Amino acid sequence: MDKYLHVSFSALGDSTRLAVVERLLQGPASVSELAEPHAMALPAFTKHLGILERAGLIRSEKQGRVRTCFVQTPAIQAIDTWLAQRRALWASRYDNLDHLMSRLNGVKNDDPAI
Amino acid sequence: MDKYLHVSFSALGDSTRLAVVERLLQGPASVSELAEPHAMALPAFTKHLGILERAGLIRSEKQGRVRTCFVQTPAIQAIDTWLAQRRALWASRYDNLDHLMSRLNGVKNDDPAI
DNA sequence: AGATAACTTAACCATATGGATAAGTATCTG
DNA sequence: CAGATACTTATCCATATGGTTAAGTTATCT
Repeated sequence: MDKYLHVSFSALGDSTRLAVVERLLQGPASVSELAEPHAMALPAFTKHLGILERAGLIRSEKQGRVRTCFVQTPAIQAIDTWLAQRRALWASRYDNLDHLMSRLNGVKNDDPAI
Repeated sequence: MDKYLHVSFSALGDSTRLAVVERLLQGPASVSELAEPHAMALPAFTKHLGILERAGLIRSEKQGRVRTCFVQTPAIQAIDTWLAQRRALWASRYDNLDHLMSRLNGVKNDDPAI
């Protein structure tokens, strides 16, 4: 599970798909409801849904002619867990501050930014 | 910042790059140190570093002939914040459980939505 | 039954991605 | 100064990605 996290990240690495997941966090929706805000033809859009579904981020069920999609929270929770397990590390890594401080100290200050 | 989150996700959507970030969470490292565990030629590897750097997930500095890389925690924190802001939503979305229960109950229960 | 709605499938296309080699550029080390 | 180190830059290549249009396939509505 934790081993294929990059698949989840990859699925979220597209603005359309990220928006779909955000929308589904509000509740289930049909394919056309989900597609409506996105300026692209349906076949392109359903490909995105396929990628999200194969990544385990969403699930869908067809009833009659309408397919309803649901967010799959375990996959999102897996990302959250990954971050939580590393939070102690990135919370203590202030390499950036080191860098910033050396600049503020006037050392080879080529970028006055900030 | 929050608007380009998919760029961060995309950068982490590759096993090599995800591993690099995990490695850098332990502390800074040179390009060749980072490349060593990955079975690919250097040019391919440095492309990955470029993607991580453009996504703002890492930073690097060259001193002499060795380039040292650092994880950029703000980008990771942005992902964490995004999840935190939506945690209430995905923590309460038990569409999956609904689904499971309707099957166990043998009921054609399509959406009892809370 | 015929029309419409809600997808699906198929075929195609341009560009991006992830890799490889080969050769080049600084920067140490002896 | 002559290597050796540590990348860089430049090409190149196969496949994946994100999009298109056209033509199905099933439901549902009138």
